[in-house]
Amino acid sequence: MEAARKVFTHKGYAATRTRDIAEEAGINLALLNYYFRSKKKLFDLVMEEKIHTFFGGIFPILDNPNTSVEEKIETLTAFYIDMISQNTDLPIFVLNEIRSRPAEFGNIGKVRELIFKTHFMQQLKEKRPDVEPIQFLLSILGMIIFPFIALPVIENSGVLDKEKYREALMKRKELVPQWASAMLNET
Amino acid sequence: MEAARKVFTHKGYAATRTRDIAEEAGINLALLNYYFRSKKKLFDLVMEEKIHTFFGGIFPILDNPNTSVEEKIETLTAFYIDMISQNTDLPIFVLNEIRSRPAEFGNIGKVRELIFKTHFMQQLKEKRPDVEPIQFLLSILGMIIFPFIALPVIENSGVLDKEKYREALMKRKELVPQWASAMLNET
DNA sequence: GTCTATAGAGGGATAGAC
DNA sequence: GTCTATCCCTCTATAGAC
Repeated sequence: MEAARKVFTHKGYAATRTRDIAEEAGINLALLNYYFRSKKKLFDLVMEEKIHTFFGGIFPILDNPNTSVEEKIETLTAFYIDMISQNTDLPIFVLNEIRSRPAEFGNIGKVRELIFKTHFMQQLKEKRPDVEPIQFLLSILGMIIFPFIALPVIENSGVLDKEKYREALMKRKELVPQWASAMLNET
Repeated sequence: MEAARKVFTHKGYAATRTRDIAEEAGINLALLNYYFRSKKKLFDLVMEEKIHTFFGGIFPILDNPNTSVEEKIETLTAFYIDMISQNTDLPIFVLNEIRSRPAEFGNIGKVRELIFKTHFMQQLKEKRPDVEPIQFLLSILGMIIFPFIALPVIENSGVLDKEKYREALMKRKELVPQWASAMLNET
């Protein structure tokens, strides 16, 4: 499983060969099929896990009735940046595979509730009735997630080395909430 | 070529079969190879084009010495949202393929200059010497581009239909520059 | 459970007729 | 230039020995 996670998330479903996974795991190709029956079945296991990891954390943070908007944003930002730092391929992998087979993976249970029913979205609506809450959500998530999606470009351009970029990303745990506040209070 | 653009950008290199392209083009598989020699060569042509489209527009806008920071952001936002609306697969396609073969495609000529030498980055540094300019750039690009990357998830969750989401994206041509100003003036 | 060997399908590429 | 037919390699999956 660990080998499958690594290879699938890095190369994507179509470009992954089961041989690569077997090799990475230090076992035989036949054995891999003995355990998981097929490439597709193994992938589905990985994908389910990754979707859960990627989307699962948002809901409880944004639906906490005991925190302010600002606290929610701060918690969300720190949580996401820490999580994705563990595996920088996660966002682009998940979002790209969903795009490839939306009918199969696009049905993320909680997204609907996230956007319609969350305490956070209610708070946004009260604070800024003039702007659709989803516009704020998209911007905040964009500020958090996009830098990881752009990471291959930045790294390869030689602008910042991996360590410098890592520092910059950590710094964003402060910056994004500050900016989000400025956006919310903007007139 | 038009068929190749369509199929490659939608399915990605690995998942694309040359047969699909031939069919989409209404021609024979043999003929496709006659024209382009190989799948890889054809893909390289498409990829070069798409990288140019995706990155090519930024530099002139951000390096214009005659516009203010705010004007640059406004122009950039409108330009990008209009461009990507033409082909919503563009960002995730380009960024994912670069991730797949960074050695081959990751060397985007102007990214380095974009980040170090642009007039825009100078202006940011003067206006906000306390924050690294790249942090602003990443946030602005994230606010512009991320909604398109998340589009398959939104669409499939049934939250907004395609038309509603399109409206929301257009509305962002005003919102993003407003928010960016708020971020720049935040204390 | 774990291996070697191989079946079987899919897909990129070419031969060769027209 | 354009087609049909086909080659041949790669990759998934399984048979079968141990």
